[in-house]
Amino acid sequence: MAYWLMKSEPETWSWAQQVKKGAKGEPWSGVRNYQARLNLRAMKKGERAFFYHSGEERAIVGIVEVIKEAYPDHTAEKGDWSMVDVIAVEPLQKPIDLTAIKADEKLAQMMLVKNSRLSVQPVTDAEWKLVCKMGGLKI
DNA sequence: GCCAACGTTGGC
DNA sequence: GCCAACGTTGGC
Repeated sequence: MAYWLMKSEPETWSWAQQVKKGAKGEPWSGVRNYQARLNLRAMKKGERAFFYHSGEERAIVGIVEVIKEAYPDHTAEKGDWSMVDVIAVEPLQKPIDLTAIKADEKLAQMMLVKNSRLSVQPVTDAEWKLVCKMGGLKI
């Protein structure tokens, strides 16, 4: 069971909008980067990802779950791109911002810090657990 | 608003 | 196939 992190500018697609979609979920479209595409295609139904707000906020705000595995991104005008569908699972009781992540030596190794431009990235089990704990969630 | 990091493009 | 130039992203 792998864990992931997906980034979005709140102005483009926010956690609040994701929550509003409820059980229907929403396609995670618009990824135009090969490494991110590789990660999208590796995602399995039922796997979970942190929802990260980039830009002004810079914080992990919630958890989403994959309900549909990679399929063609119809918003792509050309090229072979993929997207998955995700649903909001729950918010972090306390959002974990980038400053807090960088301040923790165990989290400072996260892809989020190492390669901040990658929009879909893997998260290790240890990182997942720690962020959940810091965010006030069980497991 | 600036700048660093990264990815892509295009000339050679 | 290499590398410079350019564009984009995202943190500060």
